[in-house]
Amino acid sequence: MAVEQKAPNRYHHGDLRRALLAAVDEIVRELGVEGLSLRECARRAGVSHGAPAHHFRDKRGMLTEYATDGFEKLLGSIAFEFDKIGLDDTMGRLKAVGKGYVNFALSHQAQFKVMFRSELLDNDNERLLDRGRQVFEALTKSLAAHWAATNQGWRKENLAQISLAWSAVHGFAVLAVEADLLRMGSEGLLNPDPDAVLDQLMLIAEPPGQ
Amino acid sequence: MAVEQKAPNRYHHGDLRRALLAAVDEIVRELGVEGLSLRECARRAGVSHGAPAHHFRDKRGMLTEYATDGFEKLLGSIAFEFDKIGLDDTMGRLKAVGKGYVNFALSHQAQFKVMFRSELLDNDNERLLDRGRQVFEALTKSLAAHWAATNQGWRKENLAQISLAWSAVHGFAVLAVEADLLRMGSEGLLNPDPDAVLDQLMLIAEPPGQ
DNA sequence: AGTAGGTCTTGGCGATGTAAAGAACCGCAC
DNA sequence: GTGCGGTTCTTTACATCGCCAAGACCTACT
Repeated sequence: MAVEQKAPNRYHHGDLRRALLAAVDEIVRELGVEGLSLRECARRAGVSHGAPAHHFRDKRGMLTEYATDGFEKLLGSIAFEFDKIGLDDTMGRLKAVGKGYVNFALSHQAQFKVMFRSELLDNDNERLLDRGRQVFEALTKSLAAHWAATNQGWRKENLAQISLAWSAVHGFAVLAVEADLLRMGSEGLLNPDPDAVLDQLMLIAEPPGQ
Repeated sequence: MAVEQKAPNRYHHGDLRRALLAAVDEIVRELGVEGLSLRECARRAGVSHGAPAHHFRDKRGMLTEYATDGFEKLLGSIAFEFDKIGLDDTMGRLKAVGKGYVNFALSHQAQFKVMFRSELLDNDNERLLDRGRQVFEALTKSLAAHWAATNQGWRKENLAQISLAWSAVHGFAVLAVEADLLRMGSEGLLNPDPDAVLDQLMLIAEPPGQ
């Protein structure tokens, strides 16, 4: 999605909304969220600095759209992994959630970071909330399906296991994306293969005492 | 640490550095990092807007100090948990790291968020790097001690396990601090007891097939 | 006492987000 | 087609911000 400039002679842009979101992505990749400004977005779209206000109320509104778009891509990434796995392979599907999540984070690092900067977003936005919920449900439903398939029933640890799985997948993605953060802790020690880490994580979904 | 105003008649503040860091904390709690400005810090310390530059080179420098201070408190929190556990209880010490980490995140949410916003910080700062390293080492050393004590030796999964533990603890803290984020996924479902989640996490440190 | 150096003030610069008012354009009713 | 309402975009203005440079003030040391 490239930033489409407005033709200089024309008054209307044509697809300013798209162009602005493309500009957001471009800038956030180049400079991070701190480097993002409404005016620069407008500039890249070849439009005056007041124009964006008609499509997104303000900066927060614009970032909220950008984040929501990210969640939809994230859902797509999980769906992509699902498609490779048979419905009966509940363990495989469980791992697919983690894979889709981590893959998205790694391939859209800048956007991923924005998605979880709740101070920057309108957290009451319906679409944003909905997409977030869907991601969470992909995880919980896959876990539940696996437990059902392995006849484990519902045990009291399950709630904590859901939290742990959610924490680990998100935490891994965050750490992978924050390269400087890894630098701090590890200096090369911690340069893990996502697959191996996910395999370890899967163990918590197994019945105890195996 | 309260923000100490400069006495209006005096020319020197006396302890401006401390006062500014206190102001940072105050503002970040109230408004988040986005709401932070050098000028507002100066105002709260009763000092002109140019004054902070002499103590921290610029905004990034100020935030770096604030973050470093946070890492030191985090180390303190882990040490506090360690003190309650005997040296021979390697499992207890392992859990203590997670507890100290999560406790700090929960009791200093605003500061915790800043600490991991690497785009805002001077990531080459020696003290910052050092304190970060120390936190990571608290985890890895405790894991290594536990493995040594349980005669497991070094297995090839250990690296992935370290990553997983680090991811899970950090991820859990992040999710706990980002309340709005939890709202998205859970709406009450995911309001976990840190202790229960840590217990689940501890299982990965055990030898396989138990 | 005098001076060097650190602390703080002041004023100014360019940039930002938001608001309000006006210009250009589109589509629809007539 | 013509006129008109609503939308998209421009323009101007304002308060605030980070940073810089010049100067005033104070402390400490010789």
